[in-house]
Amino acid sequence: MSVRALKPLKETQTRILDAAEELFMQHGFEGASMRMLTAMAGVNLAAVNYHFGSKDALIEAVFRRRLDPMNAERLAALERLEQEAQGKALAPDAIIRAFVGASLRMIEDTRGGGRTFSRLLGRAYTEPAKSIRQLIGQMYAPAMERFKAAFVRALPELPKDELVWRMHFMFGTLAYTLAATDTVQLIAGAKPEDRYDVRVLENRLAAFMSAGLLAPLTGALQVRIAA
Amino acid sequence: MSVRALKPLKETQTRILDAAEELFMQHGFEGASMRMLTAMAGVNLAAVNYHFGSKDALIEAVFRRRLDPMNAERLAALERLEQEAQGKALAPDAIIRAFVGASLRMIEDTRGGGRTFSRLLGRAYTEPAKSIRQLIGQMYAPAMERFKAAFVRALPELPKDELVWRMHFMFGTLAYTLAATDTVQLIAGAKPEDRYDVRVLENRLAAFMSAGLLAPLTGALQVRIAA
DNA sequence: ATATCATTCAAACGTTCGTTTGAAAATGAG
DNA sequence: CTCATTTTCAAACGAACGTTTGAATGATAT
Repeated sequence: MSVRALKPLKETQTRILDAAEELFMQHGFEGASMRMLTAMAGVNLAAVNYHFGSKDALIEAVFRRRLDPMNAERLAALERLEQEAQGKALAPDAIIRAFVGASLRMIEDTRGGGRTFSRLLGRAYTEPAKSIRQLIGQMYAPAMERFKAAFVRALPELPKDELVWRMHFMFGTLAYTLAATDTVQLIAGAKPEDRYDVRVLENRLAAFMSAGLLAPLTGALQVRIAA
Repeated sequence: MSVRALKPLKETQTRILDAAEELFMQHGFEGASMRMLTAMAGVNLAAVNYHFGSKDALIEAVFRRRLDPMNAERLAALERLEQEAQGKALAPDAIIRAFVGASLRMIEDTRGGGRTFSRLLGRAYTEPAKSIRQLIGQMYAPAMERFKAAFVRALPELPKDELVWRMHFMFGTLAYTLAATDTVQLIAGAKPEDRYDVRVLENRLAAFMSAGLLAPLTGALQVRIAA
């Protein structure tokens, strides 16, 4: 037992996943080579193909390791809310927090690599490679449907297609916030110290998203065909 | 003259830029090779290095061709608004529309490749390669500062750091909307026919962003250090 | 100790990458 | 027409890519 604790036995796969996470985030999936990756992990070049089969399979494993638990946590939070509400409608703000909370808690994990992964995840939504977008889409699909249903119940007066768009916008806001590493400085003026206080960030995000989700339906939104 | 019109003289560079735009969008900057690119453009493999110098220089040229005019259009729209207002404060909604309008008008240009470029642009914000993010940042910086100043004047009661964050969120919403090709279907239910009606899209976007920008400042947002 | 299985390793595989080269073709000016 | 300049072209460059191979090493159980 103690012998095992000293010598990393099946840790090789973990070391590879950690290095992959880091390098995929820094250089992208194509930009990070197997040689960089295995060097950082301190394993042989052939180890990735031995343990995962291929580079593509490794990419999938990197996402699956974090994304599956994250979406499970999301769904659990939503179900907890619904049980507490005893059949009554949920507040949109609470649903939003259930969704973004899981992402933000991952940002907080700077030691375990969660922060690295969340940045990688934010980028993956706009990945050029269709296979990766499909992969992400599949992993998100179940949670997405449940949250959509929750929003429909919370906002019965909001047209369905409008809701879909607003969810899309909310998702974009979150994805971009996750991906942003130094991009906030595009606008300049953000104090770096509060970027990692996730409690404040969750409040900011929830305030913005809630307001956007509940935005008044102006007449202009109905005008599909006009002069 | 007519001889020139028939035979593409300096059109070679344009053909390369068009092909690059398309392939960078489809496969990413690393994923699109010079051989793919020159084949699509119908030019010799060496043409890119002859006309642009290198692949990196080509990437810069692809962005500069569209982004510089787009940001100029943005600034012109903002200045027109300010002159019309005669010193009075602008409506936040109007500022937002001045900003997103330029992007959305580009989406409409399906023939000239503007739509392709806007998708590419949406992705570039989250590019792993630091050089590309820097490039985009530089090109946006002047417009960003002007719009920030306009928002400050329109919303003097909103704390500056809160404004920066909300601009960040708005930018994310827009970027993600531009990048989204098939991602809307992640949520499923969006009618494909109104995805390209930019007038409706601008209304949707402006409604969401305005509401988010003007979201009430709850007390929770001030709590930086709490139990 | 020996046989069995899982893992690691150095080396090489063939392919594709961005770039360079020097000659051929096209263009414009005197 | 002639000459100088610009542009195109086929071919090759060295480097880096993901993957495969077969032998060496490690651990486990009989």
